[in-house]
Amino acid sequence: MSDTRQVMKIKQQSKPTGKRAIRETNERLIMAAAEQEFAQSGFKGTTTEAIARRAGVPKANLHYYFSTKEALYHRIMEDVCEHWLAAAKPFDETDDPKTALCGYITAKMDQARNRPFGSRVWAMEMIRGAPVIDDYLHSALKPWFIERTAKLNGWIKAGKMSPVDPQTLFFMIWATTQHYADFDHQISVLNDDSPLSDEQFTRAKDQVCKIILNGVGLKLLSAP
Amino acid sequence: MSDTRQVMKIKQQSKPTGKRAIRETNERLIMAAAEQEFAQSGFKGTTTEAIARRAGVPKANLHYYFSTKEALYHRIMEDVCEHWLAAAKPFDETDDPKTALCGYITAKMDQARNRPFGSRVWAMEMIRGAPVIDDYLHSALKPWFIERTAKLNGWIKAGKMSPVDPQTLFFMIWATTQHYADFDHQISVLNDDSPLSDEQFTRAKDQVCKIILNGVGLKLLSAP
DNA sequence: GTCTATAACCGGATAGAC
DNA sequence: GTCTATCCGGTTATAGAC
Repeated sequence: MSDTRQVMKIKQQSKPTGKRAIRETNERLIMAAAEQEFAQSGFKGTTTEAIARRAGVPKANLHYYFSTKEALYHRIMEDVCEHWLAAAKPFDETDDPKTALCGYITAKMDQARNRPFGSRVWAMEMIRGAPVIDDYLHSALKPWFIERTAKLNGWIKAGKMSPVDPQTLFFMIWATTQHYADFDHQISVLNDDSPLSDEQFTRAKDQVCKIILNGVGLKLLSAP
Repeated sequence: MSDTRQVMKIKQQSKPTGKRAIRETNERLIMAAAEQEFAQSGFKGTTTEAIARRAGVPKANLHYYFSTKEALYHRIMEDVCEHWLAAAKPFDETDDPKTALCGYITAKMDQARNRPFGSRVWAMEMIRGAPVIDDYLHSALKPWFIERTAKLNGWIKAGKMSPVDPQTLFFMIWATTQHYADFDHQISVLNDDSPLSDEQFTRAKDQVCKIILNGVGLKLLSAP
């Protein structure tokens, strides 16, 4: 099952020798298992026993590496957040709005495809009102957001794109890209009960880029 | 607190007389409270005691009206779903894609604003893989979706709008509109720690309509 | 229909042997 | 660092008086 692939991948890596290495390996093992469980059942709904079972360790070992369930959850949220912001690179490496936006959308879509559990945990944390990573929102996301929206405003003033609200644009991009991770099941049902194929997903990426770029006045020339 | 407004509203309505009326009133009372609790804590994370407390009834009474927690949750999901599809009306009452799309987006945005808890419960149910309302997805949402995407394809063939993928377009609209309910806290943080004002929300609606309509080749003439 | 008390169960965390 | 057995607090659901 795809559920256990991540755990198996970590387990198959070279046996650690020092205690330091053992700790690191087991922590990653447990975190990968926990990310899936939290994504599936939420914070409260996830049992440490289920996480331990998926990770293939006794429950007591989980508590040896992570003092509490919340501490484990917190570590995962941090990790997801870092990953989240790292996807912004394509947006920063050019001064052409078309390249920037399309690259950012593509990166976010790929992330939703490749790490859907992280996206879902994030979504549920936001829905709850971010009780655990609220600090991070202020210290990391907010400055990032101010910078990026400022960049968009600069492009708008320079006449490089239509005068749209950068905040709204970002919300649309976030919502749409993450939708492919968070609402994967709904999408599958509406796709004749089968997950999007790689071809379908590639097409979806193109379509999202096209609609967004056209939406902000940047004509895209690729085929329909 | 806004948390209790819905409950108070129901309580203040005329005192029911017959047993039938008592049941209906109390069920609505409990369901309103439960919708908030489920949205805040997820299915497993919500305790029947918390629901009862918010509804202002003893826990045993909750179990008198709803045999199990899952039965109550199921009823709420059904109710949310009905509400959900009802928002589609504006989309069906015209043959002009511009009017239809803008009306639908506006209705969905208003729904996100006015019933955010329902949107969040729905989101978490989808994230979990829809264990409870999967049947409904097949019996109600899927046919609806096929009809509506067919209508869009008709407009495209008639040259009324750009040849975009209707599926992707719907996902973008759903994701974006529901984002304003589900990620309300994140949006607040990025809005100087205050929820969007009515003016800001109205502007957001305009912007979303503008970007989507331009995105599918329907020029919008309203002011930026 | 309403409500107090409680049965039956489950989950997070730990003790303590290996 | 690993693991079994266990404690304790909390949760669903019901019994049974009013």
